[in-house]
Amino acid sequence: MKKKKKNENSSKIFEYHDHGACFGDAITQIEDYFIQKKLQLTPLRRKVFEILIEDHKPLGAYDILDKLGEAGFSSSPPIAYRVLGFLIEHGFVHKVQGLNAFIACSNPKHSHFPTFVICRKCEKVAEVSEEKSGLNLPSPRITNFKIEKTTIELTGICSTCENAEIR
Amino acid sequence: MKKKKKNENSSKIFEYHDHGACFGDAITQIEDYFIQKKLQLTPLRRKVFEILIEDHKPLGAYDILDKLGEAGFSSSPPIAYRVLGFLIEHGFVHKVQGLNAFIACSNPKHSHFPTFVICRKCEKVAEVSEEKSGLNLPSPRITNFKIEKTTIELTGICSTCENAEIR
DNA sequence: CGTTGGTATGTTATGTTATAACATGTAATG
DNA sequence: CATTACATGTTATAACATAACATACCAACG
Repeated sequence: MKKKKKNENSSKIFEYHDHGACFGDAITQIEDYFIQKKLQLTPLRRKVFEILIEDHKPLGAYDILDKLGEAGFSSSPPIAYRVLGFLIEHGFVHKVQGLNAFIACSNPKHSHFPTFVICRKCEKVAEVSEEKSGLNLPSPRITNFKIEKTTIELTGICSTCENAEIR
Repeated sequence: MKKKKKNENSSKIFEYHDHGACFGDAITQIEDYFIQKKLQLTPLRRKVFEILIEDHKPLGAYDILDKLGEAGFSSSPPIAYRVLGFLIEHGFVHKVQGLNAFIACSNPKHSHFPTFVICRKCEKVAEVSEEKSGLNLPSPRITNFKIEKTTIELTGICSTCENAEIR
């Protein structure tokens, strides 16, 4: 008997997902990418990425530093910022500006113009593709301007939190 | 002979505009709004708004504090952050997240979902309406989520700076 | 093999941005 | 004039980020 997996085709944004698989995939992806690009996936870089992908939620640089410290790495600020900068450059991490925090990319193969949906109450963050968000990016060049990077963050309240609000 | 004003109908983003008029309009608009909403446009609030509208470019909180100091106001951080927060709430100021800076709203009557276009080289910032940016906001509610606020910032290089780059 | 150059990490110090907590002032209301 | 609401003032500190310089490692080259 074939039973459909819960939420499998849901269009909900904050839905459950198989994080075990996600984690493994992500590690494999970053490994492949680093080999292909002849970059060094050093223990430090790997650890930072693992910290982010494990939690799969935005972490502040100093949270990451604490975890690095616990794991026996150096934990002075430049360590985290450098590695994060590197991982961001290569599309494996994004910065969530509204939270001064960093999050592992849900899918590095996706668009480099991610949209983040942030619940101000539970602070859950979802990275959604452009199509899913209903938001259409302009062509990469708007009049007299070449877009290189976008920050698109939608803050509000998710239905779970909204229903819980006493009004 | 009627001569068309320079750039009047240009679709360029970083174009010249009549800032004298803009300034006057902005002050009038904020005055009207405050009267209508029975809010106090105190000397401090007015000054902060004037500082921002005069420069008409993003200023850091501490830049604003300096200018407040020069003008004889208190210049401890909470002063600026409080007033900025208040002006933001009422739509007269926006925060440009990518620059940790604040900018007067180009037109408070416009959408509350502004898009900022930021040149990484000359650091000019333009606030554009949704239509103009070519960016279409999703309906205010995407699946299971109520959007209350958006941060949309497009960073790149304006044509002037691009042409000036030696490649 | 020893030097050189590139890359990564370590360390110290400091710069920048933002807020908490509490005190004071002021003006309208009952 | 006591109460309340709102605005501002002040001190201290928290949170976020980078500059500048030191060390380590390794691979390529003469």
